[in-house]
Amino acid sequence: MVKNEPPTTKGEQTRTAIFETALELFRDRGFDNTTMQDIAEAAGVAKSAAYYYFPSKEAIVTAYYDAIQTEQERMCADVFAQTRDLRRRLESALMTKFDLAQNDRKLLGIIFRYAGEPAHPLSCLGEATAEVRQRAMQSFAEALSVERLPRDLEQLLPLALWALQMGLLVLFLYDSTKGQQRTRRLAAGALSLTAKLLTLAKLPILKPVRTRLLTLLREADLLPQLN
Amino acid sequence: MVKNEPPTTKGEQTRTAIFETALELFRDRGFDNTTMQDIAEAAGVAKSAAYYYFPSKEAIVTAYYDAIQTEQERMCADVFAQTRDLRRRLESALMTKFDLAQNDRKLLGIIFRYAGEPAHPLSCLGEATAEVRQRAMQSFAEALSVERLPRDLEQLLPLALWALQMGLLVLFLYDSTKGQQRTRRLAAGALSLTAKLLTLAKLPILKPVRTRLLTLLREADLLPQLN
DNA sequence: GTCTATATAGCGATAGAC
DNA sequence: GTCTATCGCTATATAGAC
Repeated sequence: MVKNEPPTTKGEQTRTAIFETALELFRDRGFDNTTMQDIAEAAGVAKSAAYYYFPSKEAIVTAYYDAIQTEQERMCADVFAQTRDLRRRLESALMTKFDLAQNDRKLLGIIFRYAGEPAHPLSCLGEATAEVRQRAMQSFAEALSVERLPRDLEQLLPLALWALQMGLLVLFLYDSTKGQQRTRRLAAGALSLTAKLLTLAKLPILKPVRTRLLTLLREADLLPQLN
Repeated sequence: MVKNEPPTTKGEQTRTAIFETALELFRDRGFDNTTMQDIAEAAGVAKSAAYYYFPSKEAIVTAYYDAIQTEQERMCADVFAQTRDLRRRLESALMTKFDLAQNDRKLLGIIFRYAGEPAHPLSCLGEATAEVRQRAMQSFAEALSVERLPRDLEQLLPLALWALQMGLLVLFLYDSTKGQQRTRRLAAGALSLTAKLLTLAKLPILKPVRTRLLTLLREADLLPQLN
């Protein structure tokens, strides 16, 4: 199988054109004020061509979120290669996404539209988006890989940090402070607290709490079962 | 001002008719498969009458969520009057909503549609829905009122429990176990853990963590400022 | 596989009746 | 304040061209 074909087929080019054009229009006049017709016209294709590549307007935003995740992975890889400092690695995995989405906060909110509808293909928590979720958790796992952790925490932390990231992302969208400093400070503080809790988790008094938490999450199928 | 007018004006009656009819249709054939036209027809009014009372289909679901919150407050009031047992009071404030929404999980997911859009009037986290959020937190505050708590925890806990409830509500929607037992067990376990943490929070080693957490949340404007 | 032309159905706005 | 009749616009499904 030849890998070095021309990197972009005709279809890829059209898809990219529609994608880029759509983002421009969304930024320019907002998501709701842009129609598929507008996008198709601006991209020089028929409306149905746009629907051929993206089943809905929302799907374009989901694709954009995927692109951000991919870009973040690239940036994290750089950081991970440069430093074994846990804090800097975690910051990179947690917060780079905010830098990337800084100017597209309105747009990004769209990915939550179907969050409450498990069966919807664009649900940011559904089956169809499991892969991008896995990748985000994988970033946290890699950030943590410099630390020698007990197996249970090794399983728990990527999930917990991913959940933290999603929660912070929502706050980020609602944060009207300059540069979303409020959310950024909260994220930094949350990481400090996490580090502190990790050291405390070793204390004998806290061991039962930790065990109970893990058992609870396992029973709720939020963590992989034991064996 | 006379309070004992006929309890329902003509408008109220029409509104209720539209509301009830809409819920029936949603349950029967799903939210997306029901049009405003369908609702209006079934309720015996013109489509624009439906739009007069509810600016959109989603607004009907938001009204339904409000109704659930109101009903929960009624049920909590009963429990609060009956018992001073903290655990039972908290369970009531946390989980009654699940009982009420048990058969309308698909429907309830709709309230999250605009969660990522701060300016949207139907955003479940936005300005326009602040009142129902306050009421939910108030339920937790009342449940806790049997306990003598330090001021900082008294501020923190209603918010934390509300956030827990929202998170569990999402899990509830995704939970395909019978009677959503998985989520219910998780909720019960989370309450146990909370109780455990409350006793541990008094330990001297944990005091700084607690203070840092509270400062962090205050700085992020998620809790009322000090004085 | 890539894309177009056409058709349908629903949303939601408007003007205005009562 | 309550409600109706009507209309334009948009999403998106479908058949089929290349």
